[in-house]
Amino acid sequence: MSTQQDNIFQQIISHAKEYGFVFPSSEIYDGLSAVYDYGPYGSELKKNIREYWWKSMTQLHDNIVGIDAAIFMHPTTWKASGHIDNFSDPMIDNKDSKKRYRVDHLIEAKADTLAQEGKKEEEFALLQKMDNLLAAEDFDGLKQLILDNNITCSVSGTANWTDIRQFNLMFKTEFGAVAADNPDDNIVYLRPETAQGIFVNFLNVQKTARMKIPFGIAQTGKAFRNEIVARQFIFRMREFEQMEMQFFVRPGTEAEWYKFWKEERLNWHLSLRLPKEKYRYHDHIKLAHYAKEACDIEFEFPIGFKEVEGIHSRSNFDLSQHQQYSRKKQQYFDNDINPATGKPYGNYIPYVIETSIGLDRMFLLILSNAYEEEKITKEDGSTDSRVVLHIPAKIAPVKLAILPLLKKDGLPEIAQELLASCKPYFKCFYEEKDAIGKRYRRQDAIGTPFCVTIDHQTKEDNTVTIRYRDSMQQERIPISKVKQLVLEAI
RNA sequence: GCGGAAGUAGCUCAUUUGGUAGAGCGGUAGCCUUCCAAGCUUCAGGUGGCCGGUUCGAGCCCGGUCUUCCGCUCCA
Repeated sequence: MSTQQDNIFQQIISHAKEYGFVFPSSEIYDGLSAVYDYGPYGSELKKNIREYWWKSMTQLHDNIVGIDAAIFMHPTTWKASGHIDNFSDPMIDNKDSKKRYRVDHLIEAKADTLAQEGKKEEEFALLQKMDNLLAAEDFDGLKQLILDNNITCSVSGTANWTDIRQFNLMFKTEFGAVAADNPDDNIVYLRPETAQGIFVNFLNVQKTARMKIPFGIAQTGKAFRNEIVARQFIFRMREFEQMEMQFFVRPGTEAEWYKFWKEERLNWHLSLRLPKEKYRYHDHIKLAHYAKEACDIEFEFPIGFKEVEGIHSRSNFDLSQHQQYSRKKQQYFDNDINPATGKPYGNYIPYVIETSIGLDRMFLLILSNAYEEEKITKEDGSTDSRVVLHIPAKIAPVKLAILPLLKKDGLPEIAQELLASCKPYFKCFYEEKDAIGKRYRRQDAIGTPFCVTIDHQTKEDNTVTIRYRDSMQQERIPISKVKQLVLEAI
């Protein structure tokens, strides 16, 4: 990352705070690490992105319905999903190189070395010991295992290790007002992903909405991860919002649906007229425990290419796990005729294709892509600059600014009339203070795509000046056409 | 969490070896103004991140602490 790109990212963060998009959480108490609040314009923009996604999923696809599941879920959910076992990694630091390792990765690397040296038995014994110690959560024993096997840091080459510490990425809290005899009995977790709320409701949704495979369930909502370190502004937060869709398909068709959603989701991004050259796919080679195929949609942020969205082929892992842990059948009866047998496909646990996008990341994507410090050459040849957010009109926080040129001669009254006729349909902003140029710049800074100005000519022929954010061009149109023009753009 | 850097008004920064904090921009209220940050006036806003130490005296020196940024790690 270059210093210049670094600066741009800093400027975007400053701009976001100064113009009421994003504030650090609890800022008067020095903030809370990796937690942020959305301000007046930020909450509008975030809501608009969420609605744009929701509409594209549940309204434009006939076979996708939405749900809104609770953040709290039965603790066994996380046992079944694998989060309790796989979401807490013991870590160890080398004091000399300051490099941090996952303990299992470190020991496995040593085992690989032993295998290459032909010491198969030692390799096996080492892994066996590690598994036992991990299962027992015996961190002292694991550290001793590392020391006994003379495992060193690849950077410093020393065995100067810290103690092993557990980082559980799920937030815990207590459920119910009365303390239980066994404290473990009333522990609940804040969900680390929204997907499980969809899986456990699979049959409820399928039956009540009378869905036939293939179909999808969409959901937006908060998720929580106690990250070891969370930084880079709203890119990695401890509390964040996901927009997820789980698409249930007949086993054997998952590859084609994976391909379909991979393309479909990129097209969604491009439908906001975001630059195609800043997007790329990143196919996963090393897969998560549940995944069959997986890729990320990455976007080139000022801090480099980063993941915005993931598309995963999850097989029937999640539903099978829930069937096993809940002892409730998670099957679907497929009445369609299988041409190979001439009979219905029958009962099966569906396969799942997941699309999962971070709303906060999408917000940051929009902001990074929109932000521009533009140099302007004026008519008299002098130069000027403006900060403008080229936010797509469909999701801009404010759609239209209504500005009387002067705050007298009846101009504000006409402007108020226009405001009253537009504000039931979209978000407007009214201002009569300061010079017109200054008001335009303020609207540029929050990304308002249209400004209209009411002047004396309006009183004569009912026309107004409309000024476009991106081109700064302006033209006269009848005041009666303003609402329609904005509605067509959003 | 570990290592590096930084913290003075909303923002950008001053305060030249320690002597009780200032400017520009922005904001606010008003005057004036017929289209891209114009001008004049008014007002608001800081116990110098916080705590402690040295000193007659600390924004400045020392220690601790908190927060932010960068790297390691993880992921949406």
